[in-house]
Amino acid sequence: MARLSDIIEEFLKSLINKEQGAVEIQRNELANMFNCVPSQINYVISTRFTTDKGYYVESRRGGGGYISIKRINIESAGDYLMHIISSVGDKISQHTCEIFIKNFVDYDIIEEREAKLMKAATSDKVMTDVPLDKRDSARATILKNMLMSLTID
Amino acid sequence: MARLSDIIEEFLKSLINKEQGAVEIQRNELANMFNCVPSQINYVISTRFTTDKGYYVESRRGGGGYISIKRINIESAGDYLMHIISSVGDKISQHTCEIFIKNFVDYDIIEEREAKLMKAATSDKVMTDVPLDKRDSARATILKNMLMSLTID
DNA sequence: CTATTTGACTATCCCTGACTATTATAAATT
DNA sequence: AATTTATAATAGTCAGGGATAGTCAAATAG
Repeated sequence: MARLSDIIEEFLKSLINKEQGAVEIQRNELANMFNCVPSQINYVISTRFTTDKGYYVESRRGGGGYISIKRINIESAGDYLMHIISSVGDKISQHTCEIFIKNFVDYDIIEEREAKLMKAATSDKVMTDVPLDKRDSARATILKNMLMSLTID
Repeated sequence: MARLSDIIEEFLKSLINKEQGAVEIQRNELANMFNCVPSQINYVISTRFTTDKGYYVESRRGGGGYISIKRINIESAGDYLMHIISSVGDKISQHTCEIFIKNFVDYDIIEEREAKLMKAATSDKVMTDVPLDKRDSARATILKNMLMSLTID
């Protein structure tokens, strides 16, 4: 018996296909459709529509709130970028990260200014609120999310 | 999904563009136009046309009252960035952050792609390694550091 | 053990309306 | 004519309600 989360995952994926790569849903509505608690939708999204798997998720609360899921555009992504995203791993040091970013510029994946932004966002300087043992992990998350954002639209 | 406040915001912004940076409206008239209570106009203005976001608002009550909204005149992008950097507090929510970033695009301070990077780097999605009570603080740090990086040649 | 499911609690956003504050103008008073 | 008072026409404030989504940890399933 397929678990409910798998069913919801399939439903969303086929919806994304039908809608050319992007859907906007309402959490409660979807939960209602599948007779589950709303937070299960969060579970499905956080386990199956992650950055690593090629999805970009945004949401908003309050009246008219929504959750939007976008699939990255493989065409515009470029093999190198996709390769990087999948090869960055769960952790990355500041130094390694800077080397990556420099390479992106060399390969004309990003502009100089974009490189500045990326370095600024992944610098140890901004990690003061992150526990020491999680900084390389946080850095990898930020780096990958930034790269992923460039592959959309 | 179409939040009325967003629609009113867009309406005002396009009006401001058309009128070269300044508009004068009447609260009741505008409220009437959008079938909402007058105080919603205050809500829109106080959440979207603040000083920090580059707008200057004046008003007058009584007969012939009005609300005037002016876009701040920016001499240089650098000045504006410095202004923003110093006005972003120690904490910032994801949504407020997105509004800031949207404004940078409106003001031609940054490109669309740069906006994507900044949003990606300050999204709640990347804060999983940051303790909950420190996420807004971490976000503010990242945002300011990115902005700072743009002011340097 | 790991993955899933659940639900109680929290956070955020928008919209509303009752009440308040201010201003201009007309009317009344001096 | 000047001043004061009353009235109408605005705009501002704030707390509350409804509509969403997020988080986390306990319970359950596989």
